[in-house]
Amino acid sequence: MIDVSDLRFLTALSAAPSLAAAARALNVTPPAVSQRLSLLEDRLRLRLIERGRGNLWLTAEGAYFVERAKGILDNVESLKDEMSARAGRVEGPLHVIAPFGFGRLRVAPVLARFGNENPELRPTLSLSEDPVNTINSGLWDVLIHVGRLPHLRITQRKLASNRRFLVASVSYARQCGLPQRPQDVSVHRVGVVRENRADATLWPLTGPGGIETSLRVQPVYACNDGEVLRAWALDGFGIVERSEWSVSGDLAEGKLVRVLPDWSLPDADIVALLNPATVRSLRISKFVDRLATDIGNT
Amino acid sequence: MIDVSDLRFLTALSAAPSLAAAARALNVTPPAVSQRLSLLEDRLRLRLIERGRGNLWLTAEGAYFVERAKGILDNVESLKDEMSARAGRVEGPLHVIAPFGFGRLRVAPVLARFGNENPELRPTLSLSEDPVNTINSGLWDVLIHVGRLPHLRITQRKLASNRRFLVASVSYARQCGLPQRPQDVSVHRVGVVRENRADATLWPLTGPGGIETSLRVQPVYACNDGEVLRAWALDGFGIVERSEWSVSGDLAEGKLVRVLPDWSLPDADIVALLNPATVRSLRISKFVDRLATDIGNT
DNA sequence: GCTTACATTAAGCTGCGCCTTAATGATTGA
DNA sequence: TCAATCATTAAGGCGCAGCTTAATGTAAGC
Repeated sequence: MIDVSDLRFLTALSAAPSLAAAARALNVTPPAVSQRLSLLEDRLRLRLIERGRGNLWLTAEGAYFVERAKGILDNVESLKDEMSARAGRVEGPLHVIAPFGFGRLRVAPVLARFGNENPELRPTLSLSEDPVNTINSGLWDVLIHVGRLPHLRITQRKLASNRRFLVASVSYARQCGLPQRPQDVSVHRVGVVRENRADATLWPLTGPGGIETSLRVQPVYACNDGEVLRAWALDGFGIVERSEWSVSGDLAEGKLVRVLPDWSLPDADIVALLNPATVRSLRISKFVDRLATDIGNT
Repeated sequence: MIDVSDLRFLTALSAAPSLAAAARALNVTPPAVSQRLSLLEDRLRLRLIERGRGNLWLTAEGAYFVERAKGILDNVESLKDEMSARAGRVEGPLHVIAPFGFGRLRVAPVLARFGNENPELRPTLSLSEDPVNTINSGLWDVLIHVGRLPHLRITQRKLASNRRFLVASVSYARQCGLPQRPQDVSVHRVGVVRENRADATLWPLTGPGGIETSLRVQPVYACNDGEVLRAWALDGFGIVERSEWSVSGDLAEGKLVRVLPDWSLPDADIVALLNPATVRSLRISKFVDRLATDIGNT
């Protein structure tokens, strides 16, 4: 009597602000939605959605139905995934969320290669300012995070370790000199990545022999994109704090030099979070394996 | 992609000894089954059922699929039930299992009334020699049991208390006299219900002041149907052990009299077991309520 | 008062899911 | 060797779920 498509249908409706909007989302005409909803309500002999002036809202029964439907749909989806995993196939949608910079520069190439090797894969990469905040959206399989994490009840896997450096360009070093002690930084021009909450102007430094100190910097320039900051540093702007993954090439090529090389900032390791609802598919485990090898060796 | 009907289909197949048999069970022609199975296997790109000479068997993937399918189907069914329960409706299939005698004489009338009052109900009553043994078949909603139960992880509800009596007909009592002490029983003609395992020839008796004794009887007549035994007793055959529910009318009407009225056998209370998989529907809780009131007052 | 967006009813069309029949081949047991 | 049962392929048909278009009614914003 009840069908998977019914579950999908009402779940889609519950996410839409109006029947017309749902119709657009489902790529059908409004009467189709209206009729189908009526039919479903007739079959259940129960009102699921209260449609009033303007927007619509679920009845208590409708809300309960949607809640249960989501569970069942998860089950059905994961069954499908598990069957294809048992067949050893890498296929289906793979939705990856990653931070802007790291995602664009490091994740995207891996995902592209992985997708090419597995023609039946349908990869999606969502770059986000704050990936961790989108965890609860549910619409993702793998989420890449750089840095510390609050304690989450989610499977995570470390892809690579990642130190954070203070760097400056060679030209800047030549022109202005470099600080030898943390407190000397205050006379330099400093740039920071100003992101969401993390206090970017407080640098907890660990020095030789384990000495710890916190350095409050007064940044001259700031940007929420670390790559912009890196570019500024390369242009000789001043001292910036960047991740190892971002500047290791520049350091190796001698374009940038480390500032206070004996002092270290807390690590910001690169981890992959796995969505518990979809984790059983082969495409996901293989992709994470791939990330670990490819990113680990860059 | 995967549909509820697919789940049902393969579940049905897994229970059939051959595709042809499945076709008969599903009321379609063999090609329909063969095709549909092929299509499903194509869609999953996975072999689900190995068909060889004679019978067929599930592949590992097929077995897993069926296992998961059962879970999902349970979910879908119970969702349907819960929705109808929320609408306050009593409808749908109601499968009751009960012992032969009690089921025919006590449960059947209640179920008939309940069904008449709720026209949309589709009641089924399965009378079984040994209801408890059918618990794992899964195909039941309410299971009636009389007597002690091994410890089960199943919701149960006591419907009525039920003592067990030793009885004989008035004519027999007049003709042969009645024993005054347990050990006097041995000189009488005795009948027992010989069922599955319970040792029917050992009567644990509790007498005045809590004296306990076990009486080993040597039955002359035996039958696995308690009602036959009751009829024999009414015919003046001898002394038999019966449940209160069965003979209380005869006792009240003076057709039977209690033997050793000061001694009691362990109670055999009447309980309803509720199938955990289907327990959430309104039809079941209402029916059990009805059983409790109707059977409690007879 | 006009326009715009939304919901709903009615009526009709259509694709296709699922079935059927027909024919073939394989296997088994009498 | 024949009869019976089963599985499968091919070809064709049918029902109906689910869509469309068309028309009507309603509420809201300008």
